[in-house]
Amino acid sequence: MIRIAIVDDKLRNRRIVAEKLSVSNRFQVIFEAGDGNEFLDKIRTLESSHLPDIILMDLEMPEINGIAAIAIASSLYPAIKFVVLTVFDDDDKIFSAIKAGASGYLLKEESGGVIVDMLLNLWESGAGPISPSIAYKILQMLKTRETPNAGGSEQPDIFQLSQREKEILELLAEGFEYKEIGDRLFISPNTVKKHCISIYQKLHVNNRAQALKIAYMKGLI
Amino acid sequence: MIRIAIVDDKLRNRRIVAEKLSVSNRFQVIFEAGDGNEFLDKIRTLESSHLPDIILMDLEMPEINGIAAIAIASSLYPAIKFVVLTVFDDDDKIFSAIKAGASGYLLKEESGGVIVDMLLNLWESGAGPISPSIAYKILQMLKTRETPNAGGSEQPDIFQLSQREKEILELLAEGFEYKEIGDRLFISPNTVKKHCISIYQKLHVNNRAQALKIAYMKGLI
DNA sequence: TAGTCAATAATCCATTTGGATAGTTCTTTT
DNA sequence: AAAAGAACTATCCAAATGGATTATTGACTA
Repeated sequence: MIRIAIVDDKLRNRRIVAEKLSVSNRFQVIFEAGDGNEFLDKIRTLESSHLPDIILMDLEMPEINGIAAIAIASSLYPAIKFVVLTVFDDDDKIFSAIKAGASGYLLKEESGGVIVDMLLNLWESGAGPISPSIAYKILQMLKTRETPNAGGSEQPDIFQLSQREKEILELLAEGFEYKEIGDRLFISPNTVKKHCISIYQKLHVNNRAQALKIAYMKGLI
Repeated sequence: MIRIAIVDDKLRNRRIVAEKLSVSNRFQVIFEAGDGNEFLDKIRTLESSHLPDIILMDLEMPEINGIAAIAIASSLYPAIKFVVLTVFDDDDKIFSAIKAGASGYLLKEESGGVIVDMLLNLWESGAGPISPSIAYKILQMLKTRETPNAGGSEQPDIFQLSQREKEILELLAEGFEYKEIGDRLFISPNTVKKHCISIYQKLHVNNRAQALKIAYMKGLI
């Protein structure tokens, strides 16, 4: 089963979306939310093993709009796929949503069959679903942009961090605390703490934020 | 009738494409070519009233490849729509083709029905046809490009952080603690803490590391 | 003029963190 | 076999953090 969450301020819209999904029995709507705040609150209370796989997100909502919600949640939950499902197709929103971390952008006018097919495809092959007219707009945007700059070469490992330490540094960057990291790695939080202190020593810093700064700046994560 | 030209170095491929188009009776293949040179020669001999409406262009061809042919012909005949029809989906080719002036990019694996639908749609609404997997790659490309805020236009502040909060977020990212930040800004560490908590609420996180993660990922700092 | 909001400040309290120190176990290297 | 290094665990303690709450000021707005 593919776990879905639906975020839309209109109950009626959520019903319609759920109805369209019911064309297939592969989907299970595990929760719904009426705006970005409610969504972020609800997802924060979920254990990581109960997180949804795909979020269907409307953009026009009170309080926090869908783009901000995607920006926040896609950082916190990188494994979740965010798919915009809206009636709007203005360039700004498309671009903002993609930059915010959306994997796909579907128009509500799409039929249930198309939506189901595209979501299944997203789940199985990782290809983000995009409505044709949206694809065309994206193409137009790309056409007007300049060619990309070739990336520079990185040389990690100058800090002599052990494998375990790198692992823990990544989890620190995720925002986990000692206990949570210990749970994930099946070790004591005391051990996690020991590793952290070793990391700080090797990076020549004395707190987490400084270590994360170096980690981000030097591309360790 | 929509006038079509097919450019592909394999006769067999041209036959297959023509076959797929015959699903609809709206299309008329007015000429074919086996490489870019031949195509450019043939189209040059046509009177402007007999020009094709849409060119279906393979990319891998001898002499002059499809991208070069599109680049030249799209300049000479701006009214003609150029659609890439190929088996390749590498990022470089997609990007080059779009820059060269292609209106669409279809994979040969698409069914005749899909191709016909998309070409009709191109003709009627101007929306360029793009295979879903290509659309996804384009989206990925767009995602990794820099935001087009060359000089004046700042992107909207989706997190609604106040000026002071942004200032403090930057200092947090430097690795400073409440007291140090307070000293720098000439305010009480209590106030700094209050700002931090407000920041966490707006970002929907509950500790510093998570806030920094979003800040780094979303380019707030 | 009343209301809202940003910024300031403080207090209480529980939790988390950083630092130091002291071990054990296991593997790899010498 | 001894040495070195990693990963692991633990305890003590002081400092820093986060959360909730309350309150004052000044600026902008309805």
